[in-house]
Amino acid sequence: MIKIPNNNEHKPSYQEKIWHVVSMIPKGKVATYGQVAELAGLPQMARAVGRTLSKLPKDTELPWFRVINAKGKISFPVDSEAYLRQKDLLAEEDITLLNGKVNLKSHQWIP
DNA sequence: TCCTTGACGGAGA
DNA sequence: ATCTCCGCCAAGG
Repeated sequence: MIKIPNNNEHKPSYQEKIWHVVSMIPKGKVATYGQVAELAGLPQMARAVGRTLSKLPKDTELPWFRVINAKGKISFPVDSEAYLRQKDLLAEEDITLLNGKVNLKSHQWIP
């Protein structure tokens, strides 16, 4: 039988792995891009996580806002709408910013 | 195919 | 704590 030069997926599977990991981050906790990449089995690909999240539909159910950078900061310009949106969504889970940073010590998700 | 761009991270200075 | 520089690598021009 003729083999279709591709799988039925039109998108790279790594995105699905990332979606899965992000969906597991519990409410009230956060994970870093690098952490998500590692848990997804994609070490050294933190940027792929950011790329994937940037393509999510506006009405996604994925808790993308629980993903922040390794410094505990939100990876958007502080004067952007996106920054405020993420900050508010986190605040709803009692994750507040101190000096622009989340206290990873107490809020980082440890699987 | 080559070059640039990132919702990144870590090591130095 | 802040700033640079460099490694990583998929996507899009």
